[in-house]
Amino acid sequence: MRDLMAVIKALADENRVRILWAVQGRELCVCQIVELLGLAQSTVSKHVSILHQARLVESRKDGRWMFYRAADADSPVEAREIAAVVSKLLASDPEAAEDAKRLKRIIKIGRDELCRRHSRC
Amino acid sequence: MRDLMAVIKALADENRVRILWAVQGRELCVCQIVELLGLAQSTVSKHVSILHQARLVESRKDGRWMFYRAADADSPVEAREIAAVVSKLLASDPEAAEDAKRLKRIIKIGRDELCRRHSRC
DNA sequence: GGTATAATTCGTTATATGGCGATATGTAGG
DNA sequence: CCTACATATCGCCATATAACGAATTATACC
Repeated sequence: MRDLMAVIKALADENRVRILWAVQGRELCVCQIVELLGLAQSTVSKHVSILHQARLVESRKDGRWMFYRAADADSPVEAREIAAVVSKLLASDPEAAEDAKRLKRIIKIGRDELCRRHSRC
Repeated sequence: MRDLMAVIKALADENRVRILWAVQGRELCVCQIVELLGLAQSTVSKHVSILHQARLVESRKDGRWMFYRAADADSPVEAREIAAVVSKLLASDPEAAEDAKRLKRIIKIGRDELCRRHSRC
């Protein structure tokens, strides 16, 4: 029950659902998620941390960058099953489709250019 | 997205998850749920209202009593799919099993006796 | 080592949420 | 109609949460 509630609570925020959706089948660094959601970097970091604690996403460190991706098959049942349903439901959601489009553009920009932009602001 | 978030947020509280679990395959009046959770009547009423708004439970009025039960197959996809997964996960949860046991005893007591008890307190 | 940079952690603030008791609503029975 | 009673709504309080900017940590490059 404890684990289940952690998973549900982790997804009880629209921005975190959008992050989970964004990292399906790919990995993103924090600054790319910042660009997608338009939130402060510290806010995004907290969000991914919550998703990570609930075992909904996995992380990989590469130098200064931290990459996050959807947790794979050997994650706990609760996370795996609920993530699967939410992803399936988002697959037919117009807002999720909009995010997917925006994300494609963001990925095309490239991380280096993206991070330079954030510094300027 | 809006509907999906409503469903997830509705289940982002342990007491509401317990209610959803309790009304699987049966209908309960508010006073029975009060007995199960040990919360104030107004609190329980609010919880079932949130579940109802998210279309996770359906209600039926019978005189002074209000019965709640898990929403059936013609509820919205979001509610149906997420409720299905959560129920499946709870099926192997020890705390949920404990609730099921307690609930059996509560049902055996009968509604009239139960409500009389609440008045006394 | 020093500097730049990506991410995290911390401190603060505003809002949302869960809880309760009191009150209101609606219904059955005398 | 008046009372009893089951539920819903309201008003309040305490806590939880999301957001931000500032400070900290960790890494790469010079």
